[in-house]
Parts: sequence; C-alpha cells; structure tokens
Amino acid sequence: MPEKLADPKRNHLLAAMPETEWARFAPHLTAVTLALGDVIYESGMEQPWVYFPTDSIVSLLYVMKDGSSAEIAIVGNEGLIGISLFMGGQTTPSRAVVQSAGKAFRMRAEFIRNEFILAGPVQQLFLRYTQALLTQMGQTAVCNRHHNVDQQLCRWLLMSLDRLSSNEVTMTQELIANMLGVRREGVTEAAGKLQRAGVISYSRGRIKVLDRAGLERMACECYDVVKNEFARLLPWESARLTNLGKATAKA
Amino acid sequence: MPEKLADPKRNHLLAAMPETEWARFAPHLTAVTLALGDVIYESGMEQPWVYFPTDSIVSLLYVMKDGSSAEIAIVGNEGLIGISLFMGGQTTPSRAVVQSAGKAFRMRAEFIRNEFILAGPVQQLFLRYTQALLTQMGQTAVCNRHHNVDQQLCRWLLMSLDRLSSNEVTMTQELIANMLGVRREGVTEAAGKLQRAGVISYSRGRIKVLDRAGLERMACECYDVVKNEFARLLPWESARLTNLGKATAKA
DNA sequence: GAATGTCTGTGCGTTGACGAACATAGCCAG
DNA sequence: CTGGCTATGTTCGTCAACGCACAGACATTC
Repeated sequence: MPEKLADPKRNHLLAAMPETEWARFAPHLTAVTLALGDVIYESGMEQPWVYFPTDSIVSLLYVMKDGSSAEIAIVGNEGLIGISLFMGGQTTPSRAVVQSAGKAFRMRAEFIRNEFILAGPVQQLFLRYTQALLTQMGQTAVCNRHHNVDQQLCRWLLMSLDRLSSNEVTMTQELIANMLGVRREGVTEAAGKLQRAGVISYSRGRIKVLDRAGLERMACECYDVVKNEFARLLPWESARLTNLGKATAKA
Repeated sequence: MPEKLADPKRNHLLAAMPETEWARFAPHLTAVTLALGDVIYESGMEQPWVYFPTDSIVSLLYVMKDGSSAEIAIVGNEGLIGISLFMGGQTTPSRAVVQSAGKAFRMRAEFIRNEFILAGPVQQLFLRYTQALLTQMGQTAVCNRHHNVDQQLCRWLLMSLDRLSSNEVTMTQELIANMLGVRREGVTEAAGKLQRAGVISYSRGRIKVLDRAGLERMACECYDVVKNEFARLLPWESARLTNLGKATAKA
C-alpha cells in the first residue's frame, strides 16, 4: 500500500477540524500501521496515545473473566480510540483490538488533554462523536437482546463496509464470531444463508458483498438507527460515507 | 413525603459541584415530582429540561418498531438525564421513563448549554459522568449477550438498590421484564429462585432484599465492572453510596 | 363479602443458540 | 505432491428463553 494513501484527512474527525485547530494538531500526528489483532488499548491500562484510524478498523471489546468476549463498539475512520483521555477517566474497562489492518494516525494523550482544557470547536466535535458512540453502544445492547445472529451479522457487515472504502472485508468467520459474541458455527450458518441468497460471497476470510441493498433489507433496524444518528451528529461524516459509497460503486 | 427531603444536593452531580459553580446553578433548579411511568424524554424529541434525580430512578429505554423495548441505561441520583443537550446532539434515539417515582430537580436546557460553552469544572464533572454512563451501556450490551435472566435480574436489582436509599424496590415483575427486555414469566422464575434462596422476598410489586451479599454473589461480573467504573470516575459518588449503604444497614 | 382487576405461578410446545465432535476443503511449505 | 494447517460445513443432543394459555392469589372497591 503506497504511503501517499496515509492521509490523516481520511479520518473524518481530523478532516472536520477548522483550519486553525488543524494547524495546531497536524504537527503532533504520527502515521502508524495497525496489524490485524494488535491490541492498541488494554482494559484498565493508561495509554499514551489517541488513535485516529484512516483505513483500519478497531473493535472495542469487553473481555470477560472466562475469556469470552463481546464487541461493544466499532471504530473506523469516523472516530477515534481513546475517548477516556479527554473524557477525564484516563482508562476504560474495555480492550481495543485491530479488526481490520491498515493505517492510523496517533497523537500523544497529553496533547489532547491540554487541548481539551481550553474548550472550543475541537471539543464540541469530539463530544458529538462521543454521543454517536454512545448511541452505538446502546443499540448494540438492544440488538444483543432482541435480534438473531442473521440480523446481527448483516448489521455488522454493513457497519464494517461503511468504514472501509471497499465492498470486501477480510475477516474469518471465527473472528466475526468473537466480535459478535456468538459461536463460530452460528456465523457459518448465517453467512451460508446470505451466500445462498446471493448477497455475499466468501472464501477463507474474504467476504465480498454483492448486493448491499439486500444486506440492508435483511439487517435489523439497529443498523439504521446508528447510521442515522451518526449522520445527524456528524453531518460531514455522512457526506464522506456517501462519497465512499459512490467510489465503491464505481470500482 | 415531606418537602424538606427534596434537597438538590441529594443528587451526586449537583453535590459535587464546587461552591462557585453551585452558586450559579442553584437558582435555576426547580423541584419536580416524577410519577412512575412518566415519560420525561421521548426518542428524537428535543427537550427543554435537564433532570437531576434525587430519590427517583429513570430508565433509558430503546423502543423498537414492533413496540418491544430494552433498557440501555439506568439513571438515579448519581447522574442526570439529558446528556445530549451538552454533548451537542440535542436529542437521542431513546426514551426516558420513570422507573421509580420520586423527586428530581430540573433546569432549562439552554442554561446548561451556555454553561458548557465556557468550559470548566462542571464540564469535567459531566464528561466524567458521561464516560461512566458509556461504560454502563457497553456492559449492558455484554450482559445481554452472555448472561442469563437470573444473573441479569440480580444485576438489575443491585443497580436499583444503589440508586435508592432503601433495601426495597417497588416494581412489578412485568415492569422489570420490560426493563430487561425479557418475558414476564422469565422474571417470575428468576425471582422465584432468589426467593427460595432467601435473598429476596416479594409480593405484588414490592421486592425486599434480605441478603444483599447473596445477591452480589449471584450476579454476573457486569455489576461489579460498572460499579467500580463509577467509583473510579466519580469518587465522591462512591463515598455517597457507601454512606447510603451504611444508613440502609442500620435501618 | 362479592366483584373486579392486577400480580404472580405454572405448564405446555417451539425455537434459536449452545457445546462438542467430526468431516471436508482450500492453501502453503517442504 | 504431500502433509499439515487453517477455514468452513454439518450433525446431534441440550438448554434457556420464547409465546401462549390459563390458574391461583391478593388487593381494592362497592
């Protein structure tokens, strides 16, 4: 992957910053490559960086004592990892794991903290994002309670698609199962249905979406709720997603 | 209930405000009585008030298209209802319903918004609470995925207890079922087990906790995670809860 | 104290997901 | 090309929760 693709402005929060704030922030950003499975944030550990994914995806997982886990939120180029740093809590009880390898930019935590003390547009931006994330978490809880694996897989695929400029996600059923907190066999079964319905095709960790509209029809309302809320809270984000969608359609 | 009990400082966020901020806030607070079932915030509707419960409990519910619902968070005197107002989103896709009748204080939304523009200690306070709430939502999602009704009932009872200065909650099994997003019969069954185990006793909407330690043992880890995170983020809250616990024990 | 309404208990059959075990099938390295 | 590894497919019994239906039990009101 050519380095020139590593453009920090591909992260929507960074892209949405007013020029004056951007001038202050930009020099503090460093490009990093996130590999699949990297743990960039461990439950309860204070971390020195805030990450802004560009073409990578990071899952916020809660890992239980017995080792089983569930994703509580998913963060791509629409967001950042490290909310607790500017929220004032320093840490969270969840783990952040790279779900899809790619680039990200990061910035020292203390810089963000200092920024935050003198409020302003950046703060408002981040707070809005935080609310969107909150919605996502809440909806995840609802979805876990009321929707079956098929619907949740659709939701999950759509959410991942929205965060990649591609119609393909690289991810084994085993890993998806971990994210959704269900059995691997359950994912196999649900994915089989989707394949037979002609909406996706997959083999050995590469899932290609053939009929996105079909996927949306088969997903539960949770996907729409979260998407609409993101669009409402972060309208530039919505525009970006639309553009990405078009780009994907052409490709 | 004597009016003198309606002390705004019984809300922990209000109690935690520095004197100078409190002097500014206090004149804008109005006491209100919240009745069981009152909808104080409707999904998507902009609302003119921010509520600070003192001895009431409010559930944040997500209501699905088919009418079924699930609680995504619970707010008592440790928090406030109306995060979206200072987070910048104005609305949320959830409904806020009074789960336990009692008093609360409220304040006009625009006042809070104005406060928020000039950052400071109040803001930090609220942001920290927001993170705690976020943890609660995430944990709810995890709990819904992995834990059974028995464990969730224990967690729910404990969370409710912590928000009331009493060892008794007034709530029918039907309503608890709505909060947890499960069947009423499931709650009957789970509550029956708890009663047979001697940890609670109940009849017609009044649940008395006889053995809190037992309840904690039967709950899943989710309760502890959220409680610890609240204690970490809002330490004064923890002190309050401890005091309340002692008061209850003596009573 | 009879009537009514609410709350709780219980017994179905059904279903979706689980846990475990095992069978195929694609990919890569030696 | 062959063995080994990883990914996917399939089966089977179990179980928790579901939806439904109805039976008590308690409280309130007249």
